[in-house]
Amino acid sequence: MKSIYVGNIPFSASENDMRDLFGEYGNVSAVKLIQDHETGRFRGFGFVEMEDADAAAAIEALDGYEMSGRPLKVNEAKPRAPRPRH
DNA sequence: TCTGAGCGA
Repeated sequence: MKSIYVGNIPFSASENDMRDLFGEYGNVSAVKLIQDHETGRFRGFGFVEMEDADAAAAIEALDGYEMSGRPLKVNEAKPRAPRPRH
């Protein structure tokens, strides 16, 4: 499994739209659109989890893909920061 | 939410 960073996402897009889009290039395991923890507003980027080969194909195919007039930025994601103690 | 940085609890 590999995590994909997706940036420049139009505010009109939803997790379902992202799953459907990336799903054309492989099996999408999970989709997460990041929102501001204070205001709850969508921050314009998110992450998609796919199989390694599918992720590579999706990155190649969807990087620069124009979604609602905005070119998507798709790259392999860096590992998420560890969950802080609570 | 009505906004534009880009990597998550």
